[in-house]
Amino acid sequence: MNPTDPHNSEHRKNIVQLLRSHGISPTVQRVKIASTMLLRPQHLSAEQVLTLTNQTGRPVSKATVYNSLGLFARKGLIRELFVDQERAFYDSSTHPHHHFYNPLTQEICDIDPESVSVNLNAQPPADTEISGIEVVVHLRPKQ
Amino acid sequence: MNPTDPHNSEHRKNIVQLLRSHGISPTVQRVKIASTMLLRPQHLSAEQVLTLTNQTGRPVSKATVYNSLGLFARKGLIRELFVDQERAFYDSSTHPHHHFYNPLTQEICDIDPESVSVNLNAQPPADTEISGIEVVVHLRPKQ
DNA sequence: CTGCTTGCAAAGGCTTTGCAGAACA
DNA sequence: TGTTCTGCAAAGCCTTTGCAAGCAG
Repeated sequence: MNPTDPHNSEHRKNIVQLLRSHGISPTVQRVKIASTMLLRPQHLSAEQVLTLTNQTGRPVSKATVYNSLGLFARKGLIRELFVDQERAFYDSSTHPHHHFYNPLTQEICDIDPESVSVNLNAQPPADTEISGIEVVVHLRPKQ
Repeated sequence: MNPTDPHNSEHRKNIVQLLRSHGISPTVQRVKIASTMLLRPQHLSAEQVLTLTNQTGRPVSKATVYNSLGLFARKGLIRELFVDQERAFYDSSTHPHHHFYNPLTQEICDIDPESVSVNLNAQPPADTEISGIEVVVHLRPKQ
């Protein structure tokens, strides 16, 4: 059995557990969407998730994909990325890490965590605390 | 004469020069929009720029505000910020600096440049070079 | 004159919502 | 049986564009 096959039952069982552990009830559609998202480390737009998810089996509606991705992000299962104005991207890795972004190709890729460090000594404004740090390194074609 | 009055002629002359030096022909509307934007260090949405610009004198259309802000950003006169999916923000300071962002209040504020440092040793992907680094520190209400 | 700019309205693209039916507990 | 979830279509919002009229050089 191919362990990366999103349709094998072991993978499916892990996804169900993962959803439950994040307080998300594992409906058929949510499991399918989460399987697509979490198959490998990747950065996908909602539209891409929709397309990939619907390559097999019973299709999931666009509204459900958008709503589920929003839910997953709120529950901390995936991370929502704000790299440009065009569309949201969703990152299957939630551990702290940063990104290169090429606006021309709309490609996002992780920066090796070893090679970037952010040092912050500033106090957050009154009555607020830091919920996350996002570093986006914008790229352009050389020359 | 109040030197911060956006309608005094000295300020206006500086704006015209500034636009010219960025390769932007200084039409009446663009000077008005740039005056609003550059009056002080600030972070404004297009809608806010529209409202502020049209508080005095002959109104500028929404399309012209959007197009001009896009032009200014492309020419390096202001900086476009990608902090959330809702809308773009424009920053009147173009020198490298980073931001706190409170998604609940939609407030952006600068982080004291002294108190944040980013160390990047990663090589950008092939045939690309770094065009800018954006650090956004997301905030949430304390507790 | 000739090309750039404006401004209105309309279109466009991404995302959310209303609501009826289906699934679930 | 009551609550939650889905999915279609429609609406909503920010932003861009088409095009005719205006302005600048």
